[in-house]
Amino acid sequence: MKKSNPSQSMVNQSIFDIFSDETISGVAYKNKALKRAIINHLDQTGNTTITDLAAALNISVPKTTSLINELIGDGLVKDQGKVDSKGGRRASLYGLVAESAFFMGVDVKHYYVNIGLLDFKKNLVTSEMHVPYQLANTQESFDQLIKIIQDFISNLPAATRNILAICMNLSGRVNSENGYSYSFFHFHEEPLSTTIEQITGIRTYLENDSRAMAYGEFHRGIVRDEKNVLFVNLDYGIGLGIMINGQIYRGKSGFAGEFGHIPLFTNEIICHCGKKGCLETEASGQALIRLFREKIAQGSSSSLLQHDKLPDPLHLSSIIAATRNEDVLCIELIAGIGEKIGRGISVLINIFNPELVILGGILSETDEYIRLPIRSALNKYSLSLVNNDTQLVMSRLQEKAGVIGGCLIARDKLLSFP
Amino acid sequence: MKKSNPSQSMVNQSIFDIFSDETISGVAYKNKALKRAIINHLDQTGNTTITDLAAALNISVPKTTSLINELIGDGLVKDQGKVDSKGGRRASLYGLVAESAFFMGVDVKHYYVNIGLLDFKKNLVTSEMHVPYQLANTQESFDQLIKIIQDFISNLPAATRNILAICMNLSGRVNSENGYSYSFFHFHEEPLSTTIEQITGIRTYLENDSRAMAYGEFHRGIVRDEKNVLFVNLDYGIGLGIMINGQIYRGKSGFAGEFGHIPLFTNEIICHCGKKGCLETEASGQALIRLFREKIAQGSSSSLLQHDKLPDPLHLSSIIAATRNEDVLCIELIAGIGEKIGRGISVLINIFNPELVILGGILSETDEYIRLPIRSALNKYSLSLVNNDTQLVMSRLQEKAGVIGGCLIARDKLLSFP
DNA sequence: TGAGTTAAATAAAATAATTTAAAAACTATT
DNA sequence: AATAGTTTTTAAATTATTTTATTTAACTCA
Repeated sequence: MKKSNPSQSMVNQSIFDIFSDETISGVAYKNKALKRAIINHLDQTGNTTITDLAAALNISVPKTTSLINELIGDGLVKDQGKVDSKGGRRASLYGLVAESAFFMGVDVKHYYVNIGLLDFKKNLVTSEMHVPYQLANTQESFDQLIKIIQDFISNLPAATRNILAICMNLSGRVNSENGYSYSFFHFHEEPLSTTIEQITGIRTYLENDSRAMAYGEFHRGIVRDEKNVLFVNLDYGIGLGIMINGQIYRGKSGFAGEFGHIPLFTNEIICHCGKKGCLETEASGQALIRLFREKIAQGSSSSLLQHDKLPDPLHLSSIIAATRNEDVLCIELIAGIGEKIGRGISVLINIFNPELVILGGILSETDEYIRLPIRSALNKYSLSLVNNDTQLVMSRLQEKAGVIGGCLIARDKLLSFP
Repeated sequence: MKKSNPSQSMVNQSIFDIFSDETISGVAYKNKALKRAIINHLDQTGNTTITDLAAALNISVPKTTSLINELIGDGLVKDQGKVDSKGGRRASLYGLVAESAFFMGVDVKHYYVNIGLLDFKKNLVTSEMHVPYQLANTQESFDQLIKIIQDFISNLPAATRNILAICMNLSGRVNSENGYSYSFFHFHEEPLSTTIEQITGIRTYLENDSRAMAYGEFHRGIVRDEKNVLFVNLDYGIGLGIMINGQIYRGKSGFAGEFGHIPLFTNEIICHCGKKGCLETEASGQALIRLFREKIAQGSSSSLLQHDKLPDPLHLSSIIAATRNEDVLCIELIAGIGEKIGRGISVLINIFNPELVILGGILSETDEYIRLPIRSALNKYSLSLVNNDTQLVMSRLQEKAGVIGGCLIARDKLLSFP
């Protein structure tokens, strides 16, 4: 798992040193562990004084001072000014150096890519949203994606170009432990992450799109102190990102969260997974488009009709826009879908008793049009004692959840943060 | 959270000292933390040499030696003999002292109580199974339960009587963090655990029955290296114990795992939870009894009929016994129930992608009669890629899962083991 | 059986960390 | 504006821990 980038700066080298897991002798090992703990603590709590750091990590002030000085020498920490005093000498605040490392998130959607860059202090430095792209399981589509990534990097100002890691979010089945993607770009023996690493020269991780969005929302979005959170990604399919005890839950092979394919209905619609009765067959964006077409064929009217014809292809975003413009048919259909999603989520609530359920993904942009039917389905279908515990909220990062989550995963995986 | 038992031995006192979380100064704190780490390590891996311990915990051999000697002085660790040498001086093995502390598990079922005692080394010292008892949500029933506990303790030989903690398993909604039970014995303002503590003088924890069984099965049962495991408790109701990353998952208020009440059917049967369509209405022991009665009323025959009449009350155990004796009606009904449970479990598999699903509880005693229909329902309803990851096995501890799990929870909570 | 080998346990030396004390920097008060 | 009161920072002294070296114990094989 070791990988050093000799071409890169001294700062990077010290990051790799501190976070490598080579076995070294007692004292040196402990110092490295302490440095890691300090970086971790600074990451969690922001700028901190030496006294606080010493108390938090149970090490003495002189020891803390010497470690901090080493980290300053490494270029990873710097003096960030003085604390406001309440009587007594003002303490120096120490914090991470934002520009000492950068991390990249690539959020691959059906018809576009969102791509962004995060610094060491978790600020989103740049992001390019909606870069046109057509996702398909072909070599051409993969090459196109690589080109988008490379263009993004080469357009970056020199100061932000030492990128330590990339995380790419893909829909479908992704094993983020070994870097295999099963639904897309599974062309070689080696894991997809390795292929990308070899092309870009940058350490690469893969993650399922819904999990990455959940992670972003968890760390930089709507979540405050909650530790058990579910993120429901309402898009063409239905995804689920599970955060348990503050960490992503992936299951044995990274296939956890296949919420869209739980057998909740007794219909005859064949899902693209091959089974019948999946939640997705009746409650996804895909289903919404199907239902919409059916209604139109039956003679219903909608603002989306132009000279009695529907745009082709009919994008989900059009239906969402129409809903927000109070198109009656769309509103009705969204309500119907919401009630079914709610029934699905009530299963989750009974099983997880979560603190928070976040509605994200493109369908969540219909806001209350979808939240209210979901909420009332929850009251109908889940145990009230359990349900009362659970808040149902809309995503705060919206379309940026994936990029930010991806960047954070790249960062936290590389630095082996919990 | 501190509680000292002045009446008890010096050994106990040192356990409380080592595991108390009072804030003490640097060196003393670190020594205490190291002692805790040593006990933890000995607990996980069994008897260990000083050299191995030093390597595992990254402390020097002399330091380890002095800590071990302190622990021996505390009566918590002892020399357990020498290791088999492969050339060279034979190392001393050190391990926990089994009789230095005891922990009690009380598994409360509908018509009986199982009760057991575990020593510091996780051996089940004694257990009394099937102590007759009638669970009801009344003060009398509670008093009766307390009497069973007190009788059990007073019948214990003197050497095993210093019990540090009790864990009581109750069905229904239990918050094991604060000790409240909502389904049973919720008579006072204070948590039920406190009430029991005051009566018995022993630190008491509560746990949901299915979770306790899952914990027992996880640590002393069928589970080997798996870390994400689901335990399905098939009894009068359907319970679920969720082990994630080797730890019990309880949800926000301890209500996680309400698997029996997921809305999987569109029937009109009112569940005892007040909702319609719950899994329990068609796939639980309760449902089995109902279906059995219906079949008999419709004229079906069964070996359980005596002079054309059914025993009253008709216990689940009778139906299970009949199934094992190849009663055709019972076998058919179990198969039907199994298929529905399987549909429920396939929801869990899609969501959790677990390594292992364990079937436990009294219904699991029908073995292959229930396992096979469940297995084939899983193939039918869950995604094959995800499903292939998951092993479906029967409980190994069977009826002892609850007691052993309870004892272990008492122990691990008191010692704040992970 | 005893020399040679291996590894654990212990002792001594060296290093490292904590503790205590003192100095420096700042606030509030008289 | 001087000074008492706080709190951080640095320095010195003390205590702890690790390293290294030595001794002890057990095994192997001629």
